[in-house]
Amino acid sequence: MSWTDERVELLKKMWSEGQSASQIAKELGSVTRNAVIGKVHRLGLSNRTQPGAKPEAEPASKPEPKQKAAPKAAKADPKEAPGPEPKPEVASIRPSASSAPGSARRAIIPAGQPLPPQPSANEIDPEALAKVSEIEKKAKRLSLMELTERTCKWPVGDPATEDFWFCGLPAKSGKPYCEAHVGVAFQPMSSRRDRKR
DNA sequence: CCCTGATTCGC
DNA sequence: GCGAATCAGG
Repeated sequence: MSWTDERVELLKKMWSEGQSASQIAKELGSVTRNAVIGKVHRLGLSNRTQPGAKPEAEPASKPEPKQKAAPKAAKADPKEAPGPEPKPEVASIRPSASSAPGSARRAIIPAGQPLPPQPSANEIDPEALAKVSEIEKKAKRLSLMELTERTCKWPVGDPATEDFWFCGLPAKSGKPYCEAHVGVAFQPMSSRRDRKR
């Protein structure tokens, strides 16, 4: 398949959304992340390394036999919140139907019934919990289809809701979850029992 | 090892 | 123009 207008549009959209080249490639299908990156560059997207002029010119007298490595380009990171956390407000890992960037959040409370039976959060290591709520902010928010063998499959939100997604962060070794989620998913019996703190 | 984007260069 | 191979880095 080739770069049809539609495909290019999707590419632009996803790229501007901060999606990774590999994710875009998977979404498009029939292309590798390399293809995506190549296209991105050809389209002039990516880094803004030369707003107007580029005072970097090489006449033509010293080709410099070593033109392999890239000098490392500065990249803009749309996801980076430098602001200090006023209050982590660690609450629950379950009803994580929390902040949905720029979208009106529909507080869809499950009709009547509280929460489905789940591994009691009140017995989980507080630190692990904090880590989870922390990490969910950085989650990739993958859809079911985007999960791979090594992406965290920890579900967040209510499947019946629109804001439901999977963590998607890199999962560790054979496990189905990322570091943080493994922490709350696989609590050693020993630590559950008589923990003091 | 997993991943990311960047660059090169034959096609 | 395209993208695999390769590079550089996290």
